[in-house]
Amino acid sequence: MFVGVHERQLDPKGRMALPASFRPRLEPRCYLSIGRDKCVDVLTAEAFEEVARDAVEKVRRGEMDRNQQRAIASNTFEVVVDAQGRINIDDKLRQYAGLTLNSKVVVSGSFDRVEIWDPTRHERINDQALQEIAGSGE
Amino acid sequence: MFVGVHERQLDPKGRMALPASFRPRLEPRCYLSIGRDKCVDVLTAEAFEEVARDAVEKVRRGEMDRNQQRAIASNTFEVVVDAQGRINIDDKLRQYAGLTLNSKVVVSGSFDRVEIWDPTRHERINDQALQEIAGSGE
DNA sequence: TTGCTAGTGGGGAAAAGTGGGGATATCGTA
DNA sequence: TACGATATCCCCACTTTTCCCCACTAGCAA
Repeated sequence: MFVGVHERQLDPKGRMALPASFRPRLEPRCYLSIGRDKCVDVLTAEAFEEVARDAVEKVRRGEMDRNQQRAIASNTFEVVVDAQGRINIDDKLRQYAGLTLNSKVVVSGSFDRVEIWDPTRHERINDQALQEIAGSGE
Repeated sequence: MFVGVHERQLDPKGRMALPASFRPRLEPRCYLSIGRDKCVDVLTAEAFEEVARDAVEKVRRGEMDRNQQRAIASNTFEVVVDAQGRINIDDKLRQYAGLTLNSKVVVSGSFDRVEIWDPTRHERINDQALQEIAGSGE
């Protein structure tokens, strides 16, 4: 179960340190992919392999467009966690999610996956959802 | 079943001692999350994992907004109870509930969960509810 | 008074996060 | 093929934060 939010620096080389609490489940390798609403999804190897099998099945049964399968596959990257607990975020994914080198990103648990966000964009969706949840606590 | 209310000091490091009577059910680890009406919820591991599974299911079935799932997950923290029976309250949660370092907080049982409140805010909602329950008994 | 438990405070060791250097591989070009 | 430029990966080192442990105090009970 991935929970909690962490701010991280995207270093000049495109690397980002994973929150220590997430590492055990993402080491030694995990998958980065395009996530909904313009974030980067980080999936465990097991979770992604499940997604992949599922997609192949759906295409075979005609429930998914073949080009969607292609888009998912070609925008997914298998990454290895380095000795410092960091991963490399490919340029394609950085552009998709609007992440810039040498600036802050938000790493957020989302139960079954981890998401990487541009801080501004994350704050926007978080604040709105929080207000809905908080209720009238003035 | 969590009942009763306790006043506690939030120490300079953001730690707070759990009431001894609550500890057995919250050790060795529990989850802190945003509660309704701007308090901090403390849930047992079992209770929270149920909430999480439920949220993932609801999103899958389209019954829950994806951003709400994100907000719950990213504003929840798994915490370990230390040898002194204390937990760390993350800065994000302190801000949400208006708790300040080095000052008093109210820890309140609420049957299925424990809640942590700013004392002023807790007094206000408590007094109001008390009057409603007491009725017009002069 | 003595012993035990609960609550509080703080110091030091260990881990986490970050930056950068250098070896190796890759590619383009002469 | 040889060579230089560029990119990639791996390792080392520094700084900051976290966490673990120890110590002190207050209250209660024997």
